[in-house]
Amino acid sequence: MRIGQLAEATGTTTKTLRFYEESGLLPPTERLASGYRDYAEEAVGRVGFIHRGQAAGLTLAQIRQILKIREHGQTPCSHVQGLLGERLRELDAQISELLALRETISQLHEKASKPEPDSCSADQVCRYI
Amino acid sequence: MRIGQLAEATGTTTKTLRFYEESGLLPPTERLASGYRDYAEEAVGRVGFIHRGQAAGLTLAQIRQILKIREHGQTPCSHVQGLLGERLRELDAQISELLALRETISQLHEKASKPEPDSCSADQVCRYI
DNA sequence: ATGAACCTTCCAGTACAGTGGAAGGTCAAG
DNA sequence: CTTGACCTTCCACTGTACTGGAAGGTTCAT
Repeated sequence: MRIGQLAEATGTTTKTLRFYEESGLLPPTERLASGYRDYAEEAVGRVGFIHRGQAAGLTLAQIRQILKIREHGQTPCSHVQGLLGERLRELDAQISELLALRETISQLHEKASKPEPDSCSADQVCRYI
Repeated sequence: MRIGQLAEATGTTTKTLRFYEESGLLPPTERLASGYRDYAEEAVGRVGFIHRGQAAGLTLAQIRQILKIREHGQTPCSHVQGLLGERLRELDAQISELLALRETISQLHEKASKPEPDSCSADQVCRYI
């Protein structure tokens, strides 16, 4: 399987796959006599794992860690659980921040819906912000 | 007022203020004979506006737009209202995405709390992701 | 006069996850 | 034999909001 086919099979681009290899997410493959990369079927699963990890909000660095542990013959279960727990806490923090921000902006937006341009004093840029 | 004093008055750094000037957020000031920047009191308000805009989740590019409109002698009210409305929609979208992600991760995390390493088949990297 | 604290410019780098493009090699069809 | 689609490497750049550091000039107190 050449890189273009793997890209198509996994819904990504050849550029990205080479970038993943360079980043240590995909192991360097065999090469054909021509120098072309020649991927085994497994590569599809591996790229799929990377995408699922991203969909779970993990960074490529975290995904790389999991992959490394797995390559060392260990099962990365507890590590993955740790990462997921961490991600969960981050998400909760991020969500509350965004909810608070939403509140603030919603109020500003409401205020701005009753424009009184004359009350914009010259020394402020905008009375709504 | 020199740049260090403005930085202290606004709770930022001289580096950041020079960066703001270069980015078109702060107008180039008068210079003293020494070449030092010499800020008027207004600059404090201007930097404050930039910070409030950021706190409202606007990007520097959006803040720059508002500032430009104001500099052209117009009151940026309706523009600001538009930006805030846009920001509100983005926030809502972002929040629902994060809530959905939180759901997914929470389930994965739960699953991973009952580890069954043996059921990790060799062809997957991790049964939880 | 000398040292500290301040200022100047310019260049480069940070994190993140790629993307763009140039210059060239390979392969199959027509 | 050539055309087009594919592949290779390498280098540089994207966007966001700064941050770090070098090399040098200024101001003020001692």
